[in-house]
Amino acid sequence: MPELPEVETMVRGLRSRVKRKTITNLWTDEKKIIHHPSFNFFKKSLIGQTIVDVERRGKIIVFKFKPKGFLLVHPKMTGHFLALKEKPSSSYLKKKSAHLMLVLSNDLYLVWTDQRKFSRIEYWPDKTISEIPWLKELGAEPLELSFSEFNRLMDNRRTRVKSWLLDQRFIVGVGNIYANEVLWSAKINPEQPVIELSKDQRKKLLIDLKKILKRAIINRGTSVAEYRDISDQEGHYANYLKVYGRPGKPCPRCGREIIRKMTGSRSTYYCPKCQA
DNA sequence: ACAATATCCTGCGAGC
DNA sequence: TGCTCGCAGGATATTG
Repeated sequence: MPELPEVETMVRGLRSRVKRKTITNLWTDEKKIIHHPSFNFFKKSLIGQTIVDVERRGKIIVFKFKPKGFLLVHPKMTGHFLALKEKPSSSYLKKKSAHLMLVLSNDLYLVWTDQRKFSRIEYWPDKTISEIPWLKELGAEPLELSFSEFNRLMDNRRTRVKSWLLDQRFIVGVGNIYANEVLWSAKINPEQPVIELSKDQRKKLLIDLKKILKRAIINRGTSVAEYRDISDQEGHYANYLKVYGRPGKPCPRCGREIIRKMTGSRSTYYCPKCQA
């Protein structure tokens, strides 16, 4: 599941290869992942556009075009780009669950693969970045967040702290892996209501969140399922996971057995002793 | 305001 | 071995 560190890794890989390149052709076999505009208009209007940069907003990859326009790509569970120097065969595309391919002017084939087809792609040719509806819904970037702003976003929230961390309207980029890891690191129970967290707990939560996200970026993300970077390589942060995906194993801090429990439809992993 | 549930889709593991 | 079946999971919509 790509979260902030995985998407950041993808964006950094993409940037140097696609900057100042023009989309010369485009292929898809799955029109439904294109949420805006209609597929015919998407294809017609995107061909000929020149990319000036690639950025990340939360878990969304944002391609910026010259002189205007934005292509947004959200990987959801299993989406990722592969950058290929040669035209891939149709059997390769099928094997990789490719659903979109952008052909660039430097003969780079940018293939979007998505096993589960949950990913979402939008192209906004005329809007400024602040006018794009999807981006307007997003909360703060955790790596650029001050404690006072973080604290303000928690004001009067009665929801469980894990749900709050996952809710992209407050802070962006945190998914199930890093939510579990940061709560373990900060010794906070995932079901504790946000409103009940002390100032010290909140401070530690933000500090540990930044620390873990940065460390994960340095390690090029976590490959627990099928996440790969644009060169099809795994990230290494899975080696550092303390609780995520480790039910029944001892807590690295106190030795108590790690518990797995469902909150909503999501697995929550925590240490019942450290995170009482 | 918050919780729970269905939805999308596919691969995988459990059970037989 | 090989089949069916249930289910995870990010975000969203809907209902409670």
